[in-house]
Amino acid sequence: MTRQSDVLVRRLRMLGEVTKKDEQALGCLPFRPATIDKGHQIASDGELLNQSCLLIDGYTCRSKTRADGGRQILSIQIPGDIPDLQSFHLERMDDNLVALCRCEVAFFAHSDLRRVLQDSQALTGLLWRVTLVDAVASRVWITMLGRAPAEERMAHLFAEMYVRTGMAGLRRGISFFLPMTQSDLADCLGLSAVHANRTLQDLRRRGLVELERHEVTIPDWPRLESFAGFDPAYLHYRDETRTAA
Amino acid sequence: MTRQSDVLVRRLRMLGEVTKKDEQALGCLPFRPATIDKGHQIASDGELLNQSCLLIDGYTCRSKTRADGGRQILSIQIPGDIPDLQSFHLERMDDNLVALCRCEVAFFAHSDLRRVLQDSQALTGLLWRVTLVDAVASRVWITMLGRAPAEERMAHLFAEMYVRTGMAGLRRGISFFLPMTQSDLADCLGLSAVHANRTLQDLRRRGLVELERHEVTIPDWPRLESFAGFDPAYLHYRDETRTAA
DNA sequence: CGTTGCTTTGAACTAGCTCAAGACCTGTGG
DNA sequence: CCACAGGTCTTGAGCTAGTTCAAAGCAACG
Repeated sequence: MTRQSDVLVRRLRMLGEVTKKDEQALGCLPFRPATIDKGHQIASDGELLNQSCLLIDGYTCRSKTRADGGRQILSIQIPGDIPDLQSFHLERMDDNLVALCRCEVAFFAHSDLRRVLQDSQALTGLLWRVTLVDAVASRVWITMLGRAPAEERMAHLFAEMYVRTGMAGLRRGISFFLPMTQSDLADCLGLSAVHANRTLQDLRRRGLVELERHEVTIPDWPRLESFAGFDPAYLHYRDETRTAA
Repeated sequence: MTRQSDVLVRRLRMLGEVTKKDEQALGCLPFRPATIDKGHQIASDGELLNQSCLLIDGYTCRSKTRADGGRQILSIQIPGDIPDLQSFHLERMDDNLVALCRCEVAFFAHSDLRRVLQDSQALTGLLWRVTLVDAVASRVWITMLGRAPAEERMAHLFAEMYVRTGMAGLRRGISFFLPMTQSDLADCLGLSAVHANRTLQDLRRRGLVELERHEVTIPDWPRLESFAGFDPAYLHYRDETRTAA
């Protein structure tokens, strides 16, 4: 039972059962801890990886930069997530993994994970499931980017982070940490920085979110949820651990 | 060796090795063939599945309908794809699976697949890989929807389908079948039907694509590829089977 | 050979963009 | 403790990519 495996097991338990035996097996997985500075790239587009990292503390995001200089943030990770788990089976990275603030991570070798999974069908299924939930979230984003207006898109992002930080035990009441500039938000939502600013002002005016010094507050969750058309089902948390408000 | 398992094995071989033994195991997987009419839903958002289907002939798409009536197409499947493989681990569907034309599919029970995968780490990894490649493609779409202008988005879609149909042996020279209306294209690209029409005209005028009666022709592949900023790497085909032009 | 769905066109509108400048923080070195 | 620098946020103004609405032309299919 390392501290790292504990973080991982807690995350996995949101998606399914983890037996004592599997927990023990993960406890034997060797982790190499590291601290990553804000803005630093943990892995880059095109790079070949033979390890992945478990995020212990801090936030990361995956982003893609286009030939024309445009940047798109694809997803945001919080402690307990494994940002580059997909590289376990697709060695070549398809995007950049960047630290949004000073992060604590724990690297593990793919070969070591492979050894652990060899003995557990259940654990394999659970990690597979982790990558699938990630994919579902991507598809939800496609729908938002393709069809939702800016206000709804931004509201949806805050709603998702509200629920995820809540499930991970990182939310204090109705507030959570979100280390992103408005420019980052824009890159996430497919907007210009200027319009992200105006959209945020709009949400503030409506009393849906407050945001200062990277601290987001949701004064009226049901209203935000309905404004954003947010349905937590796509996060696929187990029923028992339901997204309690 | 059923006809169905043959289609599947050919697809899997694009992503990795399949041993004789694994091929045999898949040959014993029981398939239930079915024909689906154009426009018919094979599975719907929210539905609980205990089976998935292998697409044998025809095209399908996955789509999501918003509360406001807007529709977003998330991905397009061609023969050899398993459109709802993710339901193997996430029982609840997160979107609709629709036949874009009359389709031939082959259903298989999750319990049967589980039995087959129990005996093969390699096959498990390969199917996992299939779902991961799907996820990567979704992320590429996020980037296109968030940051690329309409012409590039549409060109990219044609480019992707050009390569995929080519790899699957479904392309005749520089032409391939694409059973989508302009309205479907619009729902795929996050555009209005009117603008999809004008964008298509633009691409025609530039001599990048021809399209009539659901038949797409790419007169000058290198030019389309560069116009779309298309890089086939994200499809993760094995090097040996590289996207030969 | 008429009906229905698909494509095309025009015209007016709007969401979101770019450019540009000013205000505001926050951390750093003197 | 102040002054300065660099990033972030905010605002205004003009522009453009893409929208909506509406109507006409086509093509496919029973």
